[in-house]
Amino acid sequence: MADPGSDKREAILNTALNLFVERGFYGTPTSLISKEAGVATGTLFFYFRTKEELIDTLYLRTKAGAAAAMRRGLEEEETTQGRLRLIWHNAVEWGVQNREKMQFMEQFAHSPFISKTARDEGLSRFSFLHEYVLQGIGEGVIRDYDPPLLLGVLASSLSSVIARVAEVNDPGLRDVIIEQGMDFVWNGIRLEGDPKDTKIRRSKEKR
Amino acid sequence: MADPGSDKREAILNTALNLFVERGFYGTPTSLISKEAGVATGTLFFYFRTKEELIDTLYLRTKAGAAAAMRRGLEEEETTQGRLRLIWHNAVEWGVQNREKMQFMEQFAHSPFISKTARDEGLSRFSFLHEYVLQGIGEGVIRDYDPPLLLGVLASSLSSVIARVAEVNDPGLRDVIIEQGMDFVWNGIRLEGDPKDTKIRRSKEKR
DNA sequence: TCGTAAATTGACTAGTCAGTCAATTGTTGC
DNA sequence: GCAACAATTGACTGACTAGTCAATTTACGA
Repeated sequence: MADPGSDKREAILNTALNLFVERGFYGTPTSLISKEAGVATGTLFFYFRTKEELIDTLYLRTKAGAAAAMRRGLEEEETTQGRLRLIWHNAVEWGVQNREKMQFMEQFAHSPFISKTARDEGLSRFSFLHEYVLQGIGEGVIRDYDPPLLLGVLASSLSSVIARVAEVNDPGLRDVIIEQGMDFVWNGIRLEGDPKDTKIRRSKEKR
Repeated sequence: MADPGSDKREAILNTALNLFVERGFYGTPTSLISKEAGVATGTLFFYFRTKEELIDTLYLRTKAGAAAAMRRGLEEEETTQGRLRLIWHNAVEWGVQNREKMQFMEQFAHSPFISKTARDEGLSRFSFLHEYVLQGIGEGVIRDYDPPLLLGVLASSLSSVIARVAEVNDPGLRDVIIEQGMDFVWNGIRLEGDPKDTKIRRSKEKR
């Protein structure tokens, strides 16, 4: 049984991630993946029946990793508001730390004719977010917008913020941008309360 | 001289747009494009030296069209705020009406190894937006965020809103979602003023 | 130490695709 | 009605690629 084990399988997945981000799915021949991973062509097809299965596997594990990262420390938060803010914070952190994986997911999400099954399964990992958004609406913490719209703008703002952060070198400016991104979405979705609310809460956050 | 003229050239571009959105750049062979467009293989390469040149051309003209649509009626708006709101409104309208072109641009933007030149030239069409954002910040109408961040979240929110609108059939709900999208970004970027500001202004808009 | 099965190899195949080019047709000015 | 050039055709090629498979190596339990 060598599903999770095997150095070679791991090497193939990691190499594939790098190459896909650099050159795209179609610009990356399986021969190149195996070569760079230091294995023979046949080995790749021993672990993954097709190239598509390799891509899907990579997508699913990456999404799962991202979802797990977003939930970090969630139990400790008491309020819905606190949880939403923590999720956002975790997401930005993860995205900044895993730029490649982020790019890969984006590329995948915007490619037509890439396994709808994998797409759906990947999305399902984020259903917990859906719950919190509904809860937030129910509690009157965030505006009563169409929930899929809310989830969509949150996700797209996230990747936008991460992309901008990646362009910036100065670490101080990076932090500023992360703050501004949080501000933007929070002001965009929160129902009311005085405008300073954001700033006060933020400075109380640990880390 | 057949640069803008020629039915065949036009047919190739239109067919290519459809096929690219349906099947992706690499999933669409030039042979299929010419076949569907009702021309011979050679004709495609008579008008476009390479497949990449075809893609770039399509991208540039699509971006140009989008930019033009966003500027519609801009001269008539007096205030920066009014202009920003009109641009957003135009953008949503165009995106909803041109879902395919929207998808195409998105696909293009997220593909690696697609001509950086075209990408940059496409972006330059939207420099006017940059101006208005700077002006808005200068006038204290919108928050003093990092301008590239602002442009990024605006663009990504836009495509998010349009994607969601496209999923919805009920025209009433569509309008609601468009309103909510506008609300979201406006609350996200506007500096202050009472929260009702948005609603009041919106109902005064014509159309 | 041996036998069996899993893991690994890489030369090979069958198919695909971007781009070519010599030949044909259409167009325009004279 | 013809010369010159532009537009159009489609069979063809050279390069490349996903996936195969028979042969070889490795791992390991008895």
